[in-house]
Amino acid sequence: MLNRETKAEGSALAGDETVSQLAANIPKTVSQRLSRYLRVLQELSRRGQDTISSQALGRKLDLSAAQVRKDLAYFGQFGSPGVGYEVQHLTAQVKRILGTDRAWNVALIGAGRLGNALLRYQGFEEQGFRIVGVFDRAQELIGQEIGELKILDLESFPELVKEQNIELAILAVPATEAQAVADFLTPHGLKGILNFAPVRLNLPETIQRVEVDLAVQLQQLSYLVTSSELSRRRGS
Amino acid sequence: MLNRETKAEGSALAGDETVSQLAANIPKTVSQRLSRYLRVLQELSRRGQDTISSQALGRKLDLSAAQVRKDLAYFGQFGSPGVGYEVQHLTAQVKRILGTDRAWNVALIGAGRLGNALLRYQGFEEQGFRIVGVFDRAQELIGQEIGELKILDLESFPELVKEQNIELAILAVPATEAQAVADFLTPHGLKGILNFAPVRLNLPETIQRVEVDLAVQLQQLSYLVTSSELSRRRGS
DNA sequence: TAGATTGTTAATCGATTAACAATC
DNA sequence: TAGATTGTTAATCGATTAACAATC
Repeated sequence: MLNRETKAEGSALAGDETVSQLAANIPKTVSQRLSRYLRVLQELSRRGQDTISSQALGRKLDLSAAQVRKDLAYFGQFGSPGVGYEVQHLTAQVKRILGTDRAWNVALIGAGRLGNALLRYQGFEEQGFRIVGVFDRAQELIGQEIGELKILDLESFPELVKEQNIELAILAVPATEAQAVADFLTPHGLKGILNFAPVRLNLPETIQRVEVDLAVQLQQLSYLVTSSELSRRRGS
Repeated sequence: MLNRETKAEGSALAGDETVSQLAANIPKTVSQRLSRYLRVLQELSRRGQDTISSQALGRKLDLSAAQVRKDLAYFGQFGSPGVGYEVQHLTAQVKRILGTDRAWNVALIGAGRLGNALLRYQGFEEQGFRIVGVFDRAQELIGQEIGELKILDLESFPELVKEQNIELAILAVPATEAQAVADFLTPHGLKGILNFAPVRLNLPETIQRVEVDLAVQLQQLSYLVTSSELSRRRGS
């Protein structure tokens, strides 16, 4: 480490500010890897491992040791030379960076098949995402119970947002309705939408968006299979 | 176009070979955009639009015109100067590149909640992916019907693969079982796995893999919301 | 023909890797 | 102390953008 002092001085890093100060100019590709780091760290933590080196961490994630160190260094100095990274501490840091060091209240919009599956999916709760309301427009669904929750009329969303302190929404409605529903949700203080409908949503700049298109994933697989068959055939 | 002739000569491109010849050295980032191109093109096609320029296509996808042209040029020369790209033709080409110009038979492994939702998800069929078999290990599930299909014992997978010409599998089993199940599927001629379990699968090199971790998507959203709040607070 | 737009090259930008002094 | 491993810099690699001759 050439100049820890100078660096810390230069960019005014100190204590809790470390993460916040830097979070702005992180390459997107790095932030996308953070979740994968977290998954591995949580697994190590469960197994009671105390420390891990950048090399060992990289091996588990198909990344080079250099890349692991570089990625983590964007957010602060979490490791000790000669020792590696303390699993507990690093886990906590990564959670903090991801914003999952606290619980998020989530609304599920759309109580169809996909909505149902997502509601019952264990993985969300485990990572601190609590689905506190399920909304739909279909009159025949409203009032029905799924899991612990009663399906509510989408019209009541604006009230519930504040009452339940909902910050994120999962959109699991048909593609044809997605934009209209998003427009309806948006003005009520929502901060982010996880969109499963195969449409590019038009959202205000202040609202964050992640899009997941399940069919696209199968297409990607089809592409990989097709192109690897082609190159194998050529190679031999 | 400086030297169409030379290029075509140099790399021996001709007719149907165009795509195959090039498919090997495509940047990963380009292939991941192809599905998004396809989605937009299919929409244009439905609306009956004949041609589209790289600029218009880029606008719909948040890409620069230059990038659209560059991406498509990896696979061949699909456009006409002064005119743009013929929607029908380009759609067909992209499908061919993705390998979705034909149907794929898919096995669904895991008939739990997520499996159920995936089975009933319309989007797969629309893009040419037919789920032809559902498998599970839980005795109480075997024999039950979901949709048109009867849940089969995972043990019968090896026979069915050949009988039904199954090439892809969707893995929707608990994380703890995923690797074991994958090991069981793998030796029977499968070509690719779409894995929803939050584990990095260890697979033979010949088998392609796409991993989708739903919890990771919410973490990504959490990160975007958290970091944008921080930078906004600082910015003002 | 004139205007529009392609495919391609070169220039720029960003991300990954290699190397190493500093540190435990 | 000696060996291991960090965080950081510089070098390399890859992807995006800008510019433009060729073409419809």
